[in-house]
Amino acid sequence: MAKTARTYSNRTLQAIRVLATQIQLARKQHRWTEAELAERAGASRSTIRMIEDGNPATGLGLYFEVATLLGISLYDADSQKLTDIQHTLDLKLALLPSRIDKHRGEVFDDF
Amino acid sequence: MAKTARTYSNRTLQAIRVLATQIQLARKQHRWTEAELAERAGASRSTIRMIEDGNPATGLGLYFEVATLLGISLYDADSQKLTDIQHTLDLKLALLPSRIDKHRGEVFDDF
DNA sequence: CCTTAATGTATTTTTTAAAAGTCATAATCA
DNA sequence: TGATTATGACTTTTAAAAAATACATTAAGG
Repeated sequence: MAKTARTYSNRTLQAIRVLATQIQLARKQHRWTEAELAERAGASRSTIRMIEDGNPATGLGLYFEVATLLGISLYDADSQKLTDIQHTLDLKLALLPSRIDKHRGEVFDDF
Repeated sequence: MAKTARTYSNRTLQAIRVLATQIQLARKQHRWTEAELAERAGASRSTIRMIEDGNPATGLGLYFEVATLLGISLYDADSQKLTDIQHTLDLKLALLPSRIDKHRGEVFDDF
């Protein structure tokens, strides 16, 4: 009996499918073949196919790289905005203790 | 001599880093340890570590699954909105030819 | 039509992700 | 300060991604 493969929540699968479809749509709008996109991305056509099929196990970097090549803006943000977002996240992170200690009091989910 | 590893654009690396940081921040806000998040995600701590380090080769599904567990909304959209987006994308896709033919005329990048 | 090539599907091989585990370090709290 | 344990860093193993390849199908254009 084969070990059951990893499962993903519907929410995750849905989000992946959106990204995959965005990519396929953008590729066709650019009038690039799968092989052409593969070459530009430095990947194989097999991989492009996995991506457009929405394979969850395919690397995040490959998805993002392909999306970027096609001009799809991740986070609906340009590079400058992303820098700002990163900065804000880093600041918030710096305000939190470097470790989580389970001993300490209750969870304070104020967000 | 080791074959040079895959490279990623700065734009891609930047976007990955943002997601990775969002995840680490959210984990700490939830007061979950790496091990705890790993267990909830059905993954190993090694993998959680790769994710929070922003490893580009780690699977998209793992990133999204962990993000979802932590309440991070992908695409700044709830499930209903994602369904709408998917529908719109499918419609646009249906309007395009099922194949790209390089013979045909110029690219018409009207987007 | 007829030809061409883009895509769907599948298989095999190679590379590498992910798991599993160990150990040192040091942050946190009693 | 002392005990606890979360985290950082590494190694080894194993499961699977990604590449490479082949072939059938069929959309698209001449």
